[in-house]
Amino acid sequence: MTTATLARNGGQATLTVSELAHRTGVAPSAIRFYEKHRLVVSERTAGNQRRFYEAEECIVKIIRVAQRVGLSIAEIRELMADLPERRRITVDDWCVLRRALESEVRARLQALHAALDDLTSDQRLCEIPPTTTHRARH
Amino acid sequence: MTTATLARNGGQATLTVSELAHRTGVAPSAIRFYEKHRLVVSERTAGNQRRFYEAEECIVKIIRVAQRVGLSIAEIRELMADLPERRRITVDDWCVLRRALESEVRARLQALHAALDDLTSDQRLCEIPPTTTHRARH
DNA sequence: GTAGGAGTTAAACAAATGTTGAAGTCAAGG
DNA sequence: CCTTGACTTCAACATTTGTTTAACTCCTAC
Repeated sequence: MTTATLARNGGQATLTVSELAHRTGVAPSAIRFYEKHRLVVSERTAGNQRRFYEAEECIVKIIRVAQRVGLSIAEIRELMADLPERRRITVDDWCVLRRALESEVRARLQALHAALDDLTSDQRLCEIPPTTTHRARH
Repeated sequence: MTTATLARNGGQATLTVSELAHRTGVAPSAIRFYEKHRLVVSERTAGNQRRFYEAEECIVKIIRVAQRVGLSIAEIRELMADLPERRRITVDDWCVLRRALESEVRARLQALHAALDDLTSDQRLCEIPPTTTHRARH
């Protein structure tokens, strides 16, 4: 019934902000920014330092992909709203996110192609008016 | 040898900023912004008012599509740098732009899919570690 | 115990893409 | 002539997505 999680450190939050930054190629300031906006989650040490779960590496990478798709921070937060607790995330959860992103890409791509079609099919815009000739007059 | 242009007003610039705004669904302030950044071009009346060529309607629509593709103002300016004078624009020119945009979309889409593939194939990230089980334990 | 390196917060700054507002100009109608 | 509506410019403001900086804390090593 249970689904295995992806923990590698006994499920403890062990990554520092700079470790996570290095793994993801994202600046620490950006990671703190994402945390402030509740895209990223961390525990705190006794000395008030952040410690991230391993899963956060994938979270951050997904954030960057989602941004390239065109999602805002708020939309990415929505996208991830249904994730379970960090220690309980499984491969299935990543796959769900991936499918959601792919579906978003497809939708945007379709809208984009429709817009491009409009551009070149709109009579008043880009078609040759009836009386003029295109590539005429050898 | 020559290619017919798309002029409808004797090739004169006749559109006011609010007419162009209405035709394109873009705010006048945005159109002035685009002009300041040399994406959009206009003539001036004796009284210093802008007058746009018909072609500008398509230009503005292309700008909006290009933004959705993810191009910045500077990149869009580059994209349009090779256009001829406004009065000499032909259907061919729109088609060239369209193909350039489509090609850009394809490139970005491919990079995006590669990134998504990375996400779910990266061993350290999203694969189940060898010792744990996925959806096991009936 | 003290010096260094890494972390912390809050606030200021930055770049991109516009929007809004104030103050002025112009042309048309009454 | 005078009002009205659409235009002009310029500057200030707004939003998003971060980065930079200053002042402070914490842990480790000497």
